[in-house]
Amino acid sequence: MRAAPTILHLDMDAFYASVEQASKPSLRGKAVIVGGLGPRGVVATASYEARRFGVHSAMPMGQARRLCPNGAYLIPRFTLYRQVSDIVMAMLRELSPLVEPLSLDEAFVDLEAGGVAFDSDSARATGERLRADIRAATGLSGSVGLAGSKMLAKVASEEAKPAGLLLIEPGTERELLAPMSVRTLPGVGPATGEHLRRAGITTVGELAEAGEDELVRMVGRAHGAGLYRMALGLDDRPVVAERDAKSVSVEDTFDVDLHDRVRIRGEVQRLADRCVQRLRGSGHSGRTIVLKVRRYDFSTLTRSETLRGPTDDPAVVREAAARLLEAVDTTGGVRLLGVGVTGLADYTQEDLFAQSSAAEAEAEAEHEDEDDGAGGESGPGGAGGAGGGAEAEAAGGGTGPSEGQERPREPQEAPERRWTAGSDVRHVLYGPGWVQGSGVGRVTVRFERPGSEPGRVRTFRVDDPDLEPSDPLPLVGDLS
DNA sequence: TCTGGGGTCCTCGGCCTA
DNA sequence: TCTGTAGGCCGAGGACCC
Repeated sequence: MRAAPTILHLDMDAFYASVEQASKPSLRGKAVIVGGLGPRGVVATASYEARRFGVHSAMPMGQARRLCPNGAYLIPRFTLYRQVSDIVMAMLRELSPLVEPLSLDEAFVDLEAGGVAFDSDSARATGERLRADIRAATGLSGSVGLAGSKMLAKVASEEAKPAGLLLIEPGTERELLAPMSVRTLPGVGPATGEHLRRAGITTVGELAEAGEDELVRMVGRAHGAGLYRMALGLDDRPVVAERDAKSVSVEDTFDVDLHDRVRIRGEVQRLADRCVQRLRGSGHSGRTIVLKVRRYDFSTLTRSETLRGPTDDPAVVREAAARLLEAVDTTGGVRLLGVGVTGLADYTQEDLFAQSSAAEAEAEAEHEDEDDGAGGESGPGGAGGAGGGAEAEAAGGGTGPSEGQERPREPQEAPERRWTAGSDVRHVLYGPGWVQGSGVGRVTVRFERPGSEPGRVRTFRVDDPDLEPSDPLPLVGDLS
């Protein structure tokens, strides 16, 4: 077991919501909920102010609105979150070459490998400095856990939240863990937690007492053995800087269940194209194509097919996905479709057998006909936005239930500008601001910027030529 | 008006092969 | 040649995480 508490776990506090509050001064101290705004959206992150109303991650948006009707409801702005995350991750990499990001707002750092900490005192000092540096660079707060292993460091940062630091001294692990709920341990979710509860095990201490054999009998070999070790505070997983992706997938939940088989086929083709785009973007090809279908009753099934070689050919993936769909009964309706590729390779093997019959036919046809070529990308013509027809309405009111349009994915004649709640804009006269809400031909904008005083609200026609979408401003510095 | 999106890992049964 | 077995691959599903 590692002695010195030199594994650091950083967890940014209510990350998406905090970024929104930092970039929109009028939302500071207010309940902010970030997530999908469509009828089937869920909460991605809620600010601590919103959590006081009982709102939490993964909660259906409708329920959140009932609990917190006056909150600001915003769609996620991943580009901005990624920018902020890059800043934070770069700071971690200054501490050590061994940084393992878990998501945009979380990472492990092996401080010993970076030579910046070797005992409790130096680790604590490094953690405190890091928290201060992050605040100075981004204006945001993060919680830091320090311990001798990844599992304990994560438990520590969770205990330290919000905006704190906790170091678990070597030798105190078991005592600290014993009274905690089994749900504290990574890998124990609702199902395993309930399973253990029925066996009378609710705390980590009881888990340790149960013994390895009993746990293996209850939850399986790998999980049982792992749980037992964690209950003893043992975890020797190293911090791994580079991790290869194992799969790439895309999925869409539809505002209204799809019944029409032709439409379903079309959506699957569209998803296959998007999946291949992502696959190519990551420099991979893959061998196994996976189709995911969630039916009207929320039952989910997956069907997969393994090709003879890896591919990143959109036609091959489309065809495989279409074949898989043929084997699925969709009567009753589907609420979600997904297409994924696993068995990734970082090269494309030209396997004749993996070529699509369409591609072959196309190749043959080329002899006689030669204009339109290009085959592949007869894509869905953008539409991208998928999971949220993006109703606009944020902050304050909670009014305007102009929801539930039947999701116009069809081509629209006059491409009307959409102003999504929370998105950045710039007005020729008033400068930078963000969309607070829109509807009935009007868009309401609050003019403020990171670091400014809460700004004024003005309303414009949705087609006002002086109003333009813009990029997010940096959270700190540059107030020009 | 329940329940997103993008992942990882594990288990289990069926099938094939050595 | 037949049988039993072990191991690997594949497909499906469940659980979990952020």
